[in-house]
Amino acid sequence: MRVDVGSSLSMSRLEGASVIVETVASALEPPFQRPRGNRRGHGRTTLADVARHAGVSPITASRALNKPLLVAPETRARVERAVAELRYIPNIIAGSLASSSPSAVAAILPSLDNSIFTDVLKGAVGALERSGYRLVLGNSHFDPAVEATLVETFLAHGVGAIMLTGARHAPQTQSLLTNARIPVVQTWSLPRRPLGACVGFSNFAASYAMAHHLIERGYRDIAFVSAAVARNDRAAARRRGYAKALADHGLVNDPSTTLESPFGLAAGAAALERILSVRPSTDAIFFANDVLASGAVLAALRLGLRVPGDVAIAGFDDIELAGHLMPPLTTVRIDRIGLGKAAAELMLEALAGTPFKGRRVDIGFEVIARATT
Amino acid sequence: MRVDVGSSLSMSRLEGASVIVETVASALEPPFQRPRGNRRGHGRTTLADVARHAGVSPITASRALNKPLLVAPETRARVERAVAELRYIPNIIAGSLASSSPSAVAAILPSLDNSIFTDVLKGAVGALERSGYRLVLGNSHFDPAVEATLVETFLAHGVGAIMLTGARHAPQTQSLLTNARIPVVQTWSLPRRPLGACVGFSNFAASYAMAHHLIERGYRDIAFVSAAVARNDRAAARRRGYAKALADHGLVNDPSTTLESPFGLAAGAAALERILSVRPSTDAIFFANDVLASGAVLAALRLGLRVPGDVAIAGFDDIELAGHLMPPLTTVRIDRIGLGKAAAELMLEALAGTPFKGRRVDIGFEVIARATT
DNA sequence: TTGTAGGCGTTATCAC
DNA sequence: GTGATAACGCCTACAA
Repeated sequence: MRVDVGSSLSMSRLEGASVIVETVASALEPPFQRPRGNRRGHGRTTLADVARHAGVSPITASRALNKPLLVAPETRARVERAVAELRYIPNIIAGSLASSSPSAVAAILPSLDNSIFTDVLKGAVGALERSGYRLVLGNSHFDPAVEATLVETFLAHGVGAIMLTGARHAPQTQSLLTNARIPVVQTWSLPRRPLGACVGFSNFAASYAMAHHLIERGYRDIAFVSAAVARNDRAAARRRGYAKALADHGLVNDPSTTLESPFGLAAGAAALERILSVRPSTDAIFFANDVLASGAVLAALRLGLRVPGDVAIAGFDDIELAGHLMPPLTTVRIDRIGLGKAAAELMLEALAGTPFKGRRVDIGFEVIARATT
Repeated sequence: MRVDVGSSLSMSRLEGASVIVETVASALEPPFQRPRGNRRGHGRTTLADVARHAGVSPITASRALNKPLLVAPETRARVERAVAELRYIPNIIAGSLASSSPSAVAAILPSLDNSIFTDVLKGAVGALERSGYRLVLGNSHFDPAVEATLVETFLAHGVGAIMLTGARHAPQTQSLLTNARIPVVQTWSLPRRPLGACVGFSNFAASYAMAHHLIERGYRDIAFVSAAVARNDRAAARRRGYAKALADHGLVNDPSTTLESPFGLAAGAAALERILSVRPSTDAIFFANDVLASGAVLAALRLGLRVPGDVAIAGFDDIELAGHLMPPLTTVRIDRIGLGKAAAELMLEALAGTPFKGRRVDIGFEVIARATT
């Protein structure tokens, strides 16, 4: 599927850039010295060191840093000076253990190949930036069993909240989370009874709207391509929305042109060719994600097909590329960064004590009619 | 710059998908019960509970889970049964504190907009998947000061190793890391004296090779576009490599066609138009990243420019889109997933005690000559 | 093979 | 406003 025209000239060897592993031998660390004669520990400066240096008790040093208002300004200044002089870095892990309050939250994404998920990640990372909570990342590879394992691992690591993708999860995942009693945010859809809260939109309605748009434009022989629905409840809902729109307008929904496809531009191209060979009368193809749709638009260009003259193409997500294709791609816009941001904010609010359970945030969607339909 | 042809029809209101926040009131958790009459804690099952349940001492339970070989099979079985019955999830944070051994590593990326960095992330996450270490993520937004803050935060959170992008860092970052004595891996370039180890390639040589390729193909009036070099040592090295190649072949390097550009397809399109208006005789443009180059190729299509007839275009990175453009983009291939994987593996090796400091892993590069040049 | 004692670095509790 | 004491949950060291 990949079109690599021309020769592929390796410069690695020419330019001395072949794989080299060299070790600068003498650069080993200086011998490790433990400040005190104790048995264990990093040898790292501790709060006790700071307290000693400042002539106060450890708890006062702790308060000076975490609850400055409870400490006399002079004392506080002494502690702050000691912190600076000793280059003290607090051990948040220890603090977290002592106060039994978490210091990180987790996000589990189904993939890092698709920019729609890294956009969500970006939104979440941004929202957490000044919160004091770190983000721990997991990739479930669209596998519920892997997701369950990740959830268990993250619980063991003491995360205070977890963000999941989609509404369908392994039973084990659900019982782990119920048992752990931590805030859970499901994203990308709006289950009626979320595990905790959820932020997303109606994949069914969005897909229905796009199918409706195609029908309105006069297309009657429509095909549908999505990811495998068995492992992806969003794709499943989009397929249902598409089917409902066709049924509502009395159009046939030919199973031979309702495809499941792997991910990628090449896969979109392949799906286009497959559909046009299986059913040449197809006048429009609705792809449930923009990467597939973009692959099809780019393939049409290579094949000399006119879009939408020979076949109309619609996508879903509104990735950056969509608006830059020729012709620009009709698609459904989803505010993915906003989704990630909202999900992270829900986690933060829950950690701050705001009532959380059952909240359902609908971020909506928007049909963007460009030139491929 | 964005080309949105056609109307933009919001379905949110039509389909009842407008923003809704509803709270399912009754779904609050059952009252929180603390197993024992103690003062603090989550109320979560602890190793002590498991030990009691199994009729052994806590340390035996600990060993049964972490060093099974040191425990009699029968005892181990009793502990395992207790773990299952109580749905015990270990507190790795506490274990980490007690053994003063880390349980997470950090990756700091300069951006989550560019897939080249999420590819690296994917490689790293993959390599860490079965390692027992979690990945904590930070986004520095190409800002050395933010990077320094993130490093400090991550050190406070007790990560065992840190992966950075590039070779240039704030002095504070360097002193923090030197002081912390934890493994650091720099990525995307090969500094002569890395902070710890590094995995990357010669940006200078790769860029030189691409410029050489353009010159070899007969182009003489070449322009160069990259990200702002002040905050990006890779872009700076690529610009130097380009300039050296031109100098070596006696070509003029016109400062008016050596541009710095923001990121994105739209920015690439703008750079193309800018260069052709500033210097219409330009016969080739070398973009230091594929997103800019792709934006230019797509813009050329819209503008009716022939590539490479009117202007040749070269990129850098070999993103997925590059090979699917029409014409397919000439670029420099970098194994980004391999880079992330190698970086993560270096961290793991260092954490396992393998000599680490000074190791420099060159992943090489490859000029992919496709049809835009 | 199993157990006892004590500590990892911090903070909650309660007293002064 | 400050401090002594104990606890967070687990593991290392040493002993039996």
